Amino acid sequence: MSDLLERLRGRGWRMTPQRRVVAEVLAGEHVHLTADEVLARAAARLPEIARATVYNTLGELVALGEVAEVAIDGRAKRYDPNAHRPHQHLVCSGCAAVRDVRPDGDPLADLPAAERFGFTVLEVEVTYRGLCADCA
Amino acid sequence: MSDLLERLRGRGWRMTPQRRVVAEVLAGEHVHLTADEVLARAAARLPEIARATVYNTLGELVALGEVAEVAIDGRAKRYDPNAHRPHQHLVCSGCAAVRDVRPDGDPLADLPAAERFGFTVLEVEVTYRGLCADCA
DNA sequence: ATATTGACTTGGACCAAGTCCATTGTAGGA
DNA sequence: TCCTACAATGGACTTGGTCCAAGTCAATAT
Repeated sequence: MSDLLERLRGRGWRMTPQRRVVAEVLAGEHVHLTADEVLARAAARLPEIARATVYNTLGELVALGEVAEVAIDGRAKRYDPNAHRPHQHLVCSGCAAVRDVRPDGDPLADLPAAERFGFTVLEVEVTYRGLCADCA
Repeated sequence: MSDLLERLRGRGWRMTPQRRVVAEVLAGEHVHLTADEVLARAAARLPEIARATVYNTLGELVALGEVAEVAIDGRAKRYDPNAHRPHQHLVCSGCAAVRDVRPDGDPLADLPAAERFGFTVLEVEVTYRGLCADCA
């Protein structure tokens, strides 16, 4: 779980208690916390951490490519530490649970030239929606 | 363009000047306005229209299935009158232009059973990102 | 070990998007 | 034309997020 910490240190990222707890909170698979959830969990370990620090740190982790920002609903953005592997998301419309998934094939290839309107298409973001086993 | 109005009338939707201008503003292809943009354009025709009315009306159009709500970025939701035909979106990272596109195949079919985690998958939302001809 | 300093953190004000609600207005049927 | 249920209003409120001036501290150089 602390390979994220390792990588950050290796990249010369200045380590502070605040940054460390934010990175620790984000460790793991299928983690998709909102900024406020990150703040709440970080504050449980380090009560004086400021909200702005959480936003700053998340923003840097995103800029470094270590964490992905995902806009699953129109509400708060979520932060996904599983950024090193390309993947998509499966979301439960009932309870908002999120799973990382890897569809077959390359979704980018499914967009024919005639539908590209002269764009240079660089990436694709797929969100599957449905009901999880508990909500069905 | 006013087939939207027709359909709404046909479904017994109570027509008012406010609802009519909102529906008119949304008419057309490749239209993806934010609520505030809808408000601004509606207000150009009907200056006393209230913000809450625009939100209410958009919410009803979405509930009726006549307009789709799309969360293209983490910012304001956009409203897409092209809801009768399933389609996906192609977004320019430079200027935020949005085009409706129809990829080959069914993206839903690309998610193997092993990656469904017991979910009943009902729909899929795909956002292609890149640079348009002008921004490239 | 200590001084230095530029980067990091803080907290509070501010902003944008959206919701809520009590009041007022009106579309459309009798 | 009158009623009344439904719609619109506007202003307060909430949520999610950004900004900034001031204070603090991690890392480096001495």
